[in-house]
Amino acid sequence: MSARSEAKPKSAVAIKGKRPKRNEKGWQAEKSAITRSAILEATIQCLLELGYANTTTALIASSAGVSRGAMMHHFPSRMLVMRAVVDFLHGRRLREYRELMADIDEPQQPLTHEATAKSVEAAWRYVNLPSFVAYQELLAASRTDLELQQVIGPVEKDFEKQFLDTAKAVFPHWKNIARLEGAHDMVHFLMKGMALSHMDVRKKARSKRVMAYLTTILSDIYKEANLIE
Amino acid sequence: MSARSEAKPKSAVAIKGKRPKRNEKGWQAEKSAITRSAILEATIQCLLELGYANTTTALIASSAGVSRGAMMHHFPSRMLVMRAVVDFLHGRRLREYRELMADIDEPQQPLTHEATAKSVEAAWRYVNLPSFVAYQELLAASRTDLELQQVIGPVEKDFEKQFLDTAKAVFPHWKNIARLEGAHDMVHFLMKGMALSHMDVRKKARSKRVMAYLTTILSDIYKEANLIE
DNA sequence: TATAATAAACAATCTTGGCGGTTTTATATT
DNA sequence: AATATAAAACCGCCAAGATTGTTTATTATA
Repeated sequence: MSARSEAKPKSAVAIKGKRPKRNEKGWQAEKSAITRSAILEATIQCLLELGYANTTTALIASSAGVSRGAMMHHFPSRMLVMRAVVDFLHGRRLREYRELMADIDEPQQPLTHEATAKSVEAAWRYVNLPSFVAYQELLAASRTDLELQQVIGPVEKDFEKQFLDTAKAVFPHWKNIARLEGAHDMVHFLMKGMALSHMDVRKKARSKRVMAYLTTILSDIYKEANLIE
Repeated sequence: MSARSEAKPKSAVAIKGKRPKRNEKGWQAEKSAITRSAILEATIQCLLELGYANTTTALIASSAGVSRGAMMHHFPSRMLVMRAVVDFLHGRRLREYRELMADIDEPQQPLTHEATAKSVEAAWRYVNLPSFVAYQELLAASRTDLELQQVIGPVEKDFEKQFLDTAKAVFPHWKNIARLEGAHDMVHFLMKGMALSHMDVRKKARSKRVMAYLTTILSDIYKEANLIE
């Protein structure tokens, strides 16, 4: 691809989705929001397919079906796009996690082994979502990118808090908060490590086995916590 | 830094280490090996401090105290450096892991809770080694870099095998191989996930707690495996 | 002298951010 | 309602800087 000739927009409408009717009062604002959203979604797609380093402004614009000029209008610099994507993913990840956990939300009933197993499966699905992978790409890049670190740091902190709060809400049975936190750490460290180990052999069997072990220990921790009280 | 003016070597001798005496038989070959080694070490350093994307050939050469010309003589392309680093780290990581596990190598004695705990601590130290972090940088980049993927894929496969074999050698008590593999997966997925979660709050306490839980479940798996036989 | 190692300059490509100008939408005025 | 004006959104190009790999020249070694 030549450096001079700007990338041609390919799929503006397809990505932007339904357009609002013209000649309406707030069309401009809505159109602007649509473009903005298209850019964010395109950025996420690029992060997934190309990684942080290869996600250039030109590729984002092309993928979003927007000219580079338009893109620079909405986000004057590359880092500002990433900043917006971080916030965008922050919300989406929390929402998706809560949706996954909602299936097993039965705080009234006594805690069952089944419910615990379901929460583990939900966590596994969670780390395999595009939003998780894209965010992970940003997080990995932030290790050696001070600017990105400053952007993602506070977000990450807030996420962890809300992440844990969600678990607390789903499992109010766990009275011992310290042990719940420990169990929570176990789950998400394990799932994260498993997601980031691109297992090429017997992925399914291994992940199932690990999840079974994890479910067992969670039950044990819970039982032990209740005996103490 | 200008694009034209090549980066000036800064610390050749310091990084290269002791130079062999002149007028010796194989000085040239040795010198070449030293330069090569300096480049690999410098690359690892760059991966640690700057990440894969920002590890440019100019920075590697500068950090190694070598001119870019010299570097391109040894490694005609950037990817060839990375290729060499992958192999280099492959060996180093295995060696370091074995050293860490050597402290608890007591295959003659019956398996103790203490030995299990030590192996978990060794795994935790392992994922905090520079060699692990640098390798992880390459592995992460390989997700969206086909060429790197082809390089690192077979190496990764071989590493996992030898990694597991090492665990088997240290714990011959585990007769049930399937369960040992499961336990092994638990350990290294958990440690990996923990290492890649840049915990900013109560890192030490949380990691200790997780390691304690892990040790417990490992003992349980072991016990259960022995009951079955 | 022939070969290997190092150094320096160079060309080609990419990426970024900015700029001038155009079209579209919103608002004010009559 | 019609028109004028302001504001926002958008487009395409450019210049500066950076990175890579090549080539040419120099130095050291066998």
